[in-house]
Amino acid sequence: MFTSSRVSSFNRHMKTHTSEKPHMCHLCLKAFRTVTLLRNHVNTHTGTRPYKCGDCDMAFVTSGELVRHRRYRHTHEKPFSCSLCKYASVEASKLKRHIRSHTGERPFQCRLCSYASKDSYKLKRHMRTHSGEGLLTTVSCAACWSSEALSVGSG
DNA sequence: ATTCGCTAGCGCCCCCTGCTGGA
DNA sequence: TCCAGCAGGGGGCGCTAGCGAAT
Repeated sequence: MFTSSRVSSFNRHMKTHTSEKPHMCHLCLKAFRTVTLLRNHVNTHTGTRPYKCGDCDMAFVTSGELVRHRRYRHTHEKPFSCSLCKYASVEASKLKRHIRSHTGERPFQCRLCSYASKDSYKLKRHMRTHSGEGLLTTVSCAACWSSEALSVGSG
């Protein structure tokens, strides 16, 4: 039937469906499922970065971060290719974001106006135009701003 | 049973560029 | 014409989670 390894993996997988997180960070009280996750997290507090790049002076908390860094900076390996154009990326998430430029998909909707973005940070940046944070402008979104709000937004 | 190594994924921030409207 | 504001596209890193393999 199942090998002991398979049973072990299954048992571990089942734990992912629970909220059990017995390993707590003593510095911020955040809890984690495994010791490894906790160790990595504590390293972010202490600044411990065991994975050092051999080609520059950068260092990272996890091996995955180092691999990704090396692809970006040194090997330029780009495993994720767009099937619609020549674009290729180090990360799957970047390809996903790129594909939205083909499909026109805009999942990040502004709750104050009709603007929608393909990228979460673009929406966050857009929101500054509503709050006036660091910006001074005529408000382009006449659909959702009253004249009173305009006077606030424009300083 | 536990740990290691790796991959996947989400999020954040920044830079560069092109467009647009007002001075 | 110049400049500032804004959005689009993309690069790079921080961090967490899941899983196969090794210990």
